[in-house]
Amino acid sequence: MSSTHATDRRHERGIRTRTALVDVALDLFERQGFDRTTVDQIAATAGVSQRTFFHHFPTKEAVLFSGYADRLAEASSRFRQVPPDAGLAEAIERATTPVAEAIDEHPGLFLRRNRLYAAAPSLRATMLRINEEWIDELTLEVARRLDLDADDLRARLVATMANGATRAAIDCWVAADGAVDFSRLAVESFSLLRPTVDHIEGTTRG
Amino acid sequence: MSSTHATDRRHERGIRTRTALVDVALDLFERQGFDRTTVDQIAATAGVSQRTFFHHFPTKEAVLFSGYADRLAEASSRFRQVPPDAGLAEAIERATTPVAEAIDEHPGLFLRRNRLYAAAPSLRATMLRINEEWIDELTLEVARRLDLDADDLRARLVATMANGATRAAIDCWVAADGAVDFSRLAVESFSLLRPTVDHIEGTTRG
DNA sequence: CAAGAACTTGCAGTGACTGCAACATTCTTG
DNA sequence: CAAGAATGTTGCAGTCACTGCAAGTTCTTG
Repeated sequence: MSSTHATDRRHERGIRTRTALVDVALDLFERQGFDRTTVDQIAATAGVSQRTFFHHFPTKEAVLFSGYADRLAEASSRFRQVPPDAGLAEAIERATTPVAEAIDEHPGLFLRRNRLYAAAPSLRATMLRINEEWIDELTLEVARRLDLDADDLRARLVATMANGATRAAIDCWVAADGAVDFSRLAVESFSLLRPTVDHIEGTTRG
Repeated sequence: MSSTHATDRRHERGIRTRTALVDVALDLFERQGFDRTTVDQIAATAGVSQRTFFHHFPTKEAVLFSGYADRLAEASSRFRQVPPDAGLAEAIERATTPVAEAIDEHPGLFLRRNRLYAAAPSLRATMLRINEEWIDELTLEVARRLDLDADDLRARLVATMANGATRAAIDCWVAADGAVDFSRLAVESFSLLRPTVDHIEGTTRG
């Protein structure tokens, strides 16, 4: 075979380093706080050099967002796959299932990360920025689905609200220390959104 | 008199330095980009030392957000002042008038700043973080008004959507290079929000 | 075994940001 | 008016995030 074997030890080593950095960083951030933890310390604890850290992650924050953008990208992809005869509200709700699934699979990890996002301003800012990039993406998808211009206020509003509903649910879930069922919160959040989503859909097809 | 005269030259000097830094920074960021402009350069161009820059602004980004948080704080304050017999949707719309007024008064400045927010990821992240702090504030106000717990999903959802509607309008306004009437966009945005806001209000009083 | 791919590393440098101590100007008080 | 407090400004030394570059190590492939 030409490219990467499933058992390429070089590649495997990279993966191991990467996950070690993620684990160590999460642990150190929790114990000392994000600001009081240096990249040097993370790298040293993981047994690699500081330069290697920056080979795997562009910034100190990024180590806490591994897989984050991928999950959002999958949400956009699912939105596109919902059949056109389904309602807009349903398409939105189905699109965000990857997020709910990720939380249900690793609630502990999710809770730990989100506590850190809430604690460190720069982490919260990064989290919001990544979400906004996704809003931009989803705006295009919504516009396509409703046959609107890409800069139509309604398309952007729907995308903004879809993201806002998810984040509101997450915030409440984190505030409750993960003690409540996230899926239930998400369902409630989207059902509250529904009147406006349906209304917007009505202004485009009616 | 004891404290500051209206004509305190020391204070006045500080103000002048501060506004000079804001003006110079905006200009340099536009011409060279945010990343390719150093704090040293901003300070030197404004005729002060780098240390003085950091005396006035905690970060390089902050120089582009002078007055931003104040306007949001005023929005929270206005929300609180709307009489209780007014509907929730109306209270939200009235609360955000300071933002609309700020845009109407200095549309050029607002446009320039927002173009920069869109161009530099770290600026966009900071902008979003400041907005989120306001969402937290407004969540408390909404909860108080609807007689809900501070961590009730509905309160947070309303606050998130109020902010989202405003930002969606701003984004569209910036995308149109400020050529459209912002107030009209804002009104449309809030009117689209109304079904959900009314619905949420109904679940608490009905 | 030779060639090359992929992870790792050291080093030198830039730039944001901070704590500290000091200086200059201006306002206040005796 | 003079002593002193207040406030804006500054220089300096230092930490830390982050980058470009060139070289080293380990593993895979022809």
